[in-house]
Amino acid sequence: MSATMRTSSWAESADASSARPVKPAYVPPHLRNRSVAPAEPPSFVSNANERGLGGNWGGSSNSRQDFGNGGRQGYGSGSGGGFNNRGGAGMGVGRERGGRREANPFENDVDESFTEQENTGINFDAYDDIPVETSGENVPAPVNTFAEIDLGDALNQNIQRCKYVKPTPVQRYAIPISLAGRDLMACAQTGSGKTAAFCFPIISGILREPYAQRPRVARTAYPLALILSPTRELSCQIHDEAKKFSYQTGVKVVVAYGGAPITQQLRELERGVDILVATPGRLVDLLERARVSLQMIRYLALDEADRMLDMGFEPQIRKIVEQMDMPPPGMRQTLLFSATFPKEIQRLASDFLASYIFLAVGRVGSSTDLIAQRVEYVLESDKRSHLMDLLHAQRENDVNGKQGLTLVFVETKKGADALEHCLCVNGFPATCIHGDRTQQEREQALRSFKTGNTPILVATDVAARGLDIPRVAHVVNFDLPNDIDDYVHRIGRTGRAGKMGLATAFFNDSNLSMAKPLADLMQEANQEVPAWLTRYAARTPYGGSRNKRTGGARFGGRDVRKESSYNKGNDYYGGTGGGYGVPASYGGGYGQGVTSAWD
DNA sequence: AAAAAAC
Repeated sequence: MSATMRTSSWAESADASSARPVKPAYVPPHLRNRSVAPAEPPSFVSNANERGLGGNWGGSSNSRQDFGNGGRQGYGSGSGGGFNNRGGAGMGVGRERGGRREANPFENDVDESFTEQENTGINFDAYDDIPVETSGENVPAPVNTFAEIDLGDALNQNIQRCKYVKPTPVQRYAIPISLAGRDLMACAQTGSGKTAAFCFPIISGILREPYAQRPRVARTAYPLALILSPTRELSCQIHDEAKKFSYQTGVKVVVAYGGAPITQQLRELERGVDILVATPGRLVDLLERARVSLQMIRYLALDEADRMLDMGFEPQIRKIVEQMDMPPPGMRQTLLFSATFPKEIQRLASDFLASYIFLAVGRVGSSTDLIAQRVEYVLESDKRSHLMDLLHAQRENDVNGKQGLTLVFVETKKGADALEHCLCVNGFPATCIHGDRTQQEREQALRSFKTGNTPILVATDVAARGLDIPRVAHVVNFDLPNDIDDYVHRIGRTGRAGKMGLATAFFNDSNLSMAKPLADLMQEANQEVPAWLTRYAARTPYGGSRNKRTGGARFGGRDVRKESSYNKGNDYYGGTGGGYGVPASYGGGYGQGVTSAWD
């Protein structure tokens, strides 16, 4: 049962075959150019380009109809455990149109059985204690099981293949909201099951309305859903997950991001795309080349929106959403995910969303004891040897030769290279990831880390957010970030999905501005705060460099639309208050607007 | 100040 909590863990399908771009599987000559047999999954959602050659669907109206029914069988039968429904997605021949085999996205899933033992003793009910807050008009009720959601057989089977048994909090709320067609502004983090929370309704929605007529414009792809994310690796990860959710549904997922040759991505797009996952820069490029049109978009999801704004993507995002051919709010469904809610994000929400529901979900493990946080005073010159001591001690602790993964964060790209080199020279199997490495190197490094080939990964903040790497046992903040939000994101790479994690930070006099926020955060997470850190914290003026961009906002889990009626005494944005934990008012009988404690 | 992201 522990496995059930590992909501996003299979994202680790990390070995050679998950390298992007995915090569089409080999098709034997006698099967090439074969017309689509009725038993094949009809590409009812296929791109216009391809449909062009599809006039010969022959009995296609039949087969589509059949599929439509098949696809819907599960919808009506929701009450009785959708998991048991067999066959509904009966096109399980594992092929895409044209006889191209649909790669089994599950085949590389790591056998996690050995982790069962590690997990014993963890309080999985932690999931039930996570604070959740919703506001808005007519908020649909949350669900407690997948079975009570009308997702359809095909999707239910994939949920089963993913070994999900119970929806996570963000899924319990976000899925019914999205299925009801509502716009959503959600505060939740990867690792909370967020990706599934927006993918399930999108896939389900596409399956329910299979007859979208898309224009025929040569070489232009018309996706029905667009998912934007800040980093290339995150886009890849979302793509991998979405592939699993949409396996054998006929829904096509394509990923587009920079740093990789565009030609393969163009080819994938020409084969048809329903869900496009992209980083903003590459998408703008594709739009300007008119290789993608957004005019058929029915679903728009923005992941890690605050991160995208931090990275200066606002102009691109606004261009994509407001200045191209995307349908306006109300004509599409928009899901906005962000860890924090500074004013910029709130503006984005009011511009992109229509009559939205606000959802804030506490993070698994942030204020629980899933992540043990330690701070050590380490002089700059001692950091390397100290790190190697830690790694050495850790190696002693490893059981079954299973090396726990260690993620080491540094401040600069140069520093990452240097530290990686130093570790390797000293016999520690390390690799590194940062923005000066080629995309190929980045993906290779990530793979090698995930598979345990090099169980030490030195990283800049490119890896700080969103990446879901299972089995990260230890996060080391070799260089502390200057922003407590970044710290929270970094340590969030461990202690994921109900597992214990360890986070160690090296602190010295160059981190003075972090003393207070760090001490506060640790205290609120019931961590032991070293006396010396408390002294530093007392000495350092509060705030420091914190959160210029947010105007001093800590996690602003507040629906700003309520601002006028709700404005007294709670300075989530004032910064004089209680720092980073659960707002003092939380649990104190205080109701609306108060949400969870993380970020 | 550094990091990320299109060519």
